[in-house]
Amino acid sequence: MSLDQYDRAILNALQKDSSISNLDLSKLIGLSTSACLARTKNLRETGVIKQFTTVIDEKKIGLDMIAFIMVVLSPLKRDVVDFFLEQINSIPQVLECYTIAGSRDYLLKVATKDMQSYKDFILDSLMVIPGVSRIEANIVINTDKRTLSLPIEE
Amino acid sequence: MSLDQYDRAILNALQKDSSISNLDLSKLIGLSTSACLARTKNLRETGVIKQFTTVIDEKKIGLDMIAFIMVVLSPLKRDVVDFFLEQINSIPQVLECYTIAGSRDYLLKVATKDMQSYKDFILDSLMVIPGVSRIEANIVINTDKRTLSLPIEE
DNA sequence: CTTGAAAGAGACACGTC
DNA sequence: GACGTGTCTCTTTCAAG
Repeated sequence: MSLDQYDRAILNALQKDSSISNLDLSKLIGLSTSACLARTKNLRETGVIKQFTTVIDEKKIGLDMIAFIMVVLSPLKRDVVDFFLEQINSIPQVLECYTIAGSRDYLLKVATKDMQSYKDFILDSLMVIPGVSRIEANIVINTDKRTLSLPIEE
Repeated sequence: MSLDQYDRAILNALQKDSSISNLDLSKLIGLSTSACLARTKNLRETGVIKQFTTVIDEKKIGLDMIAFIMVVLSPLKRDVVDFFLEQINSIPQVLECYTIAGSRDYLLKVATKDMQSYKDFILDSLMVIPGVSRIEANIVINTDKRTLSLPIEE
C-alpha cells in the first residue's frame, strides 16, 4: 500500500472529522472534488479506511470506570485460549483485548458504570473463565490524552 | 444526562457506522426523519457525541508496532507532571495516555512503524523527559478484540 | 489530473396536525 | 411525537481537455 501526500492528507482530515463533505475535503487537501472522491472511495475499498464511527463521551452515558486488566492464562493451551477469546469477544464491557509479550498474556480495556459493576464484571464475567489464574488491574484515574489520529508518516 | 431507548439506538447505530444517512437512521430506530435529526443534533450539542471519525487499518499505513508502556514518574510533583503531560501530548506516536492507580503512574499506548522506530521513540522521545525513571513495556503481539462501541446500557 | 454539466438524494427549516 | 413541503447543498456520474 503506497500512499502519497494527498492520500495522507485525506486520512488525516477524515480522522479528525469524518462528517466533512467531499467538497470541503477537496478544498482542504487541494484537489478537485472528483479526484478527492475517487481517492476516498479507493481508500475505503482497499481497506485502509475500515470504518466511519462516532466518538461518545463515556462519562455522559454513565460509564465512569475504565480499567486496564492484565490477565495470565494458565495453562496457555489452544483450547483454553480459544475459549477465553470467545468469551472476551462476547462481553460488551471489554472494549479491547491484546495478546502481549512478556509475563502477562493478555491486556484488556474494560468500561463499566461504576466500582460496583466493575467488581461484578471481575467476579462474574472474568474470573469465571477457565484458565484465568491471575489478574492485575490498573484503574484509570484520568485520561490525559486520547486521539484517534494515527501518526501518518510523511 | 438521561437517554431514552431512541437515543441509545441512535448512539449504537452511529458507533457502528457514522456515515449512515439520517433517512436510513430514522428507519432503523423507528422514528421520523425530523425527530431523528433533532435527537442526533441534540446529542452532538450536549457533547454526548464528541466526534465523527474514521478508523484506519494501522498495518496498511505501515504502523506495525503497538505497545502499552507503563511509566513511573519521579518525583511525582506538579511541575514534573505538567511537563511530562505536555510532552506526551505533543508526541504523535503516543495515541493514549492515562493516569492509573497503583504502583505505576501512567499508561501509554504507542504506535510506531517498526521495532527500530519504537526503540528510537523510547530512547529519544520518552526517556529524555525529566522524571521518567522507570518504564515497563508491553508489546502487542496480536489485537484480539477492538471495538469502538461502548456498552450502552438499556 | 482538471473543469463543467446534470441528475438524483439528502439535509434542514418550516409549517401542519 | 408524525407528516408534508420546499429549498438548498452535496453527492455522484459522466463527459472532454
